[in-house]
Amino acid sequence: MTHLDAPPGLETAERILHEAAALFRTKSFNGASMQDLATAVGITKSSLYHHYPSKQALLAEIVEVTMSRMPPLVAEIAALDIPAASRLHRAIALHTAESIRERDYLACFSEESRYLSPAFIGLHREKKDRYEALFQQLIEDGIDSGDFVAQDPSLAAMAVLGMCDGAIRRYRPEDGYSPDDIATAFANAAIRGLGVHDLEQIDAGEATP
Amino acid sequence: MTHLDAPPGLETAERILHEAAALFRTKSFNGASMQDLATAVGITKSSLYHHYPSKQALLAEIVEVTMSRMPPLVAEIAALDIPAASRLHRAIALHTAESIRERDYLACFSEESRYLSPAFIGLHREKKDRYEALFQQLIEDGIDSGDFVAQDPSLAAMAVLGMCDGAIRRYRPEDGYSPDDIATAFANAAIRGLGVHDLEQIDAGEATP
DNA sequence: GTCTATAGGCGGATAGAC
DNA sequence: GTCTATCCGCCTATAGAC
Repeated sequence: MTHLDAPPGLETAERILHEAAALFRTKSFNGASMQDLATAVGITKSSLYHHYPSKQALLAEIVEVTMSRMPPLVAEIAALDIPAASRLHRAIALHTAESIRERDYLACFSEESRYLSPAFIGLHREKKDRYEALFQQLIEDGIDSGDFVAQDPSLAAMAVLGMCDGAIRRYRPEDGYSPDDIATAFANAAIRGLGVHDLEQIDAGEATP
Repeated sequence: MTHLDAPPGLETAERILHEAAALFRTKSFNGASMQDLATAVGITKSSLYHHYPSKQALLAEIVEVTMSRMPPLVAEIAALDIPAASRLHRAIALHTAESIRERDYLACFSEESRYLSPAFIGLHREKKDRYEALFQQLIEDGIDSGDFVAQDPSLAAMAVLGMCDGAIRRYRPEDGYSPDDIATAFANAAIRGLGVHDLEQIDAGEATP
């Protein structure tokens, strides 16, 4: 990219990554071809390989970027000195809002990462499990503290995380809900679902960090 | 009279359909090849075409079978003369349990149906929307009757149905939960999430029909 | 850093023998 | 109803010119 051009946006490598994430979400990893990607970016198929060595590498990079971004955000919330129910509310709202706003990347993280090559998939599974364990731990904390009713934390986490994944697939901008609208509704539903009667006692902070 | 469960030694066409559903769930429609399917069934790729004219036709048939099966079951529950909260509890438990037990077919219905050819996808979307509207209607009924707290029924349905979809992807038999375990936990969580404090007042019937 | 050209393989699907 | 053999197109990826 030449210095004389006014910054028309992102560098080519990043534009490629963005378009790849979008295509992988909409057509799935196996349904999106390198030709599709080249067309979306506006270069030839061959030129893609100057920036990334393979289609697999693109997916790995998208997943890696997301994996580096989300856990610290949720871990920070989990470490707050407020009740478990409030921490979980914030964590779910953040995760949901981000899932919608950055749905191209989060879709690759949550749905397309299963197509990572065998060399990478084991490590990714571990990281993803650790990320999701943050939510389960908050649920366990809330049960222990009496914020939530006694229940199986593993099934509760499964319900909550599945609900959040659904936001990516079901979100349609034209429906008129903002990411924060959905994030708040989902966090409220989850906290109530865990057994909190009165949402007034929840310190929800800001849905958007 | 289609059998969703694998019958011991039945007709080739049905074994093909069953294996196709399994492959489409595990490798996704675009990731599973006709060669994969032929190998799984134990015949050659060519022989598949004696039973089904195309890969698309296989997906369409799987989706159609499921679409013919589920809505009547949920509609029957929706028509019961019990409170909306009880009807929704039963509907969610049924849908979740069935999603897990027949996850190959339900995964094709909920996740892979997006790869239906343009000729079929419009009609399918309509049917799927009608099916999901059954759940949203139950939520609206419950809000109107005062069973549930006031809230956006569209977002609530989105949360509930996303949670149920998640059961398919997240279920692992080796974790030791039965489909009914998960179905009951999810139905309880959903009903509480909608604002019912006391699950004792729910007439949950049997999770398995 | 982008292009043209092409390799090499696998995809879905078909023809026709038995 | 299953087989062998084959078509053809698209796939990922590479070579090498500019």
